[in-house]
Amino acid sequence: MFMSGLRELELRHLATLDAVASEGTFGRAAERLGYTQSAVSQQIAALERTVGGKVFDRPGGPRRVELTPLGAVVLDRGRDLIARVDALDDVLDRFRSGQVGRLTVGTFQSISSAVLPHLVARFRGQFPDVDIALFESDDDDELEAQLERGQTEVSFLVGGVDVATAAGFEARHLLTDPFVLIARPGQFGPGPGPVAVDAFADEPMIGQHENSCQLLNEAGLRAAGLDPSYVFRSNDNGTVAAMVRAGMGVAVMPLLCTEPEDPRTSLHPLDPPIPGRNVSIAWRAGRTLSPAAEAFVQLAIEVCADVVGELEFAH
Amino acid sequence: MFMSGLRELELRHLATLDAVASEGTFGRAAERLGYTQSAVSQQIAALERTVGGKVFDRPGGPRRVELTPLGAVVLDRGRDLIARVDALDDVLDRFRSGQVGRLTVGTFQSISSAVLPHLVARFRGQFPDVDIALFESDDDDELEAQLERGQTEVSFLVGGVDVATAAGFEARHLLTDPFVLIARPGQFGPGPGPVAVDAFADEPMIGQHENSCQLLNEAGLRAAGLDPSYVFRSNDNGTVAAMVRAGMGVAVMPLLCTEPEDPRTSLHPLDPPIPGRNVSIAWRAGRTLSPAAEAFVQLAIEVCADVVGELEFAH
DNA sequence: CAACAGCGATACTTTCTGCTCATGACCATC
DNA sequence: GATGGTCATGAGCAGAAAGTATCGCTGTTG
Repeated sequence: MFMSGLRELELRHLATLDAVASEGTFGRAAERLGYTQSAVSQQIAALERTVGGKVFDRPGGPRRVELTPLGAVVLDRGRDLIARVDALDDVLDRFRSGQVGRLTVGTFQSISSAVLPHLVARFRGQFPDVDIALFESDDDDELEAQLERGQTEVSFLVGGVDVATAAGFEARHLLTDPFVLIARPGQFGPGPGPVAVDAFADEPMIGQHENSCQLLNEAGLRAAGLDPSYVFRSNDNGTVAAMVRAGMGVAVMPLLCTEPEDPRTSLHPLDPPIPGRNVSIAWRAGRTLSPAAEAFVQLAIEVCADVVGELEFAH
Repeated sequence: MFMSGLRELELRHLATLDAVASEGTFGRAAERLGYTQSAVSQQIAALERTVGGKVFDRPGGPRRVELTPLGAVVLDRGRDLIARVDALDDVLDRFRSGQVGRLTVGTFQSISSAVLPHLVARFRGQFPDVDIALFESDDDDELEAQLERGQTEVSFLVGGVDVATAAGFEARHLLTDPFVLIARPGQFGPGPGPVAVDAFADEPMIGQHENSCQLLNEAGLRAAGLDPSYVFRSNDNGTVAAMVRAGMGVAVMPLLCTEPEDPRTSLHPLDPPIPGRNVSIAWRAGRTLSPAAEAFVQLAIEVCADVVGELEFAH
């Protein structure tokens, strides 16, 4: 960025130019601006040095000063400049209060369907002028990469605060999502009661491809004494459920990945329970967030607490 | 004009912000701008005070600094501001050299038809981007009023430099326009030779309404021993000529008000000649003219000298 | 693990800018 | 010719801005 000979131009001088032009007198302009006449005189002189010519004709005596043609040009453009600075000030005010801005959020399928609708609705209610741009991926690494590159400002991530921290992020815990068994209705008794791991030890299983969640899932099952054998894998939650409905087998999935209202499947807590997956919201460590993002994080924590409450109530 | 809390915003700081953002380092930005690292550090700190928040995240160690969301907003708008300042600098450069601007000129009929075509053509050749706005009136008082009010920057006026000066203007003499007799061809001999005042002492005369030019005209005729009696008056030069052609009488008019090429009338110098009318170009005393106006005045002087030469040659 | 190198922050110093105050010069008006 | 209102200007002072030197932090390297 080259700044030309007007490098030394000062906005204050333009404001003074305007005041003098409309008041007609250095003294009255000074009064209006809270300066002394001498200060105005010096400011105009400085302005005239930077623009390279007189901006006022001073007729002498008690007559009003008047803009020279050069002064008229400078004033015309100067007013525009000052208006833009004022506009910037407006924008900054609204930005600082989070009223305006652009917020990019990384997310993944289960959060998108189970949390974001409530969260975005509440957020837009409070900050209607903030643009929200979502980036959705079921690949954790990709979410982290986008976050790392600054493509997303905050991102939902699978994993606890500790793993996010280890990856160079700062994070807040949102919820722990328990693994549940998805079966056909009646397959394990009439109600949604707990099912022991042994009870489906011989069932063929549906699962996800090997992502962090699935690994946690399988590790939990093994620790509970099960050696699952998978007949089908998909990262699409709807596909997994469809496979179960079709009788291909049963699935163990995070609760948020399921559709509890669907009568064609039956959900059961595991007995004993295996460690659930953690979901957190993260951003690059040490980076200041926009006020909108700060508010979003706070709201995410609240909304997730609500979601957890509802899910527990449902069981 | 209210200047908001960003009153203290300095363009220099915005340039520094940009340099740091693109260099990634305070030190390299300083090098590029010709400052020390300390100065850049202080400038950014000052900018952060005026915008009310950090514009860079400083990760510490040898890592690059990076814009905060606030900083990104400020930089975005700041670049626009600086671009506009640069544009202003451009405009001022061209304005100072007269290449751009708006020029308002007061004129009257005979100048408009006899001088302006050449003058404007030459002027536009040299300054194609200057807008010329003409204000034409045959009323001297109105021309002076427009000039006085600043509606016109320069104006052609009937009268010598002395009378313009007395009216509070500064002026340059352009030409002295001789009075000539307009008659029908052959009415006063076969050629365009001089005609004595006595020769048309009894002719009914066509003249203008009582403006400064007409008064000078009649005073000259009386001093030469003629007591003219007017049968028709019009300020429109074409109308006067038409009346002569129609045989209503003869007219004594400034040469520039005539159409020497028209074969339906015959022009004759007066013998003895009476004092011609002076034409000058004037502007408000003590007012600085735009460079374009300065050039216009200079060009007017030259073009008028040419016009006088041609007219003398025609006789 | 320790030394090193790159980076920003800051205390201190110096220079310069920008303001106020006081005064001078100018001009229209009475 | 005196007067009142105007802008310019010099002196003095307070504060801002830039330079110098140094500190502390962090990632890198051997």
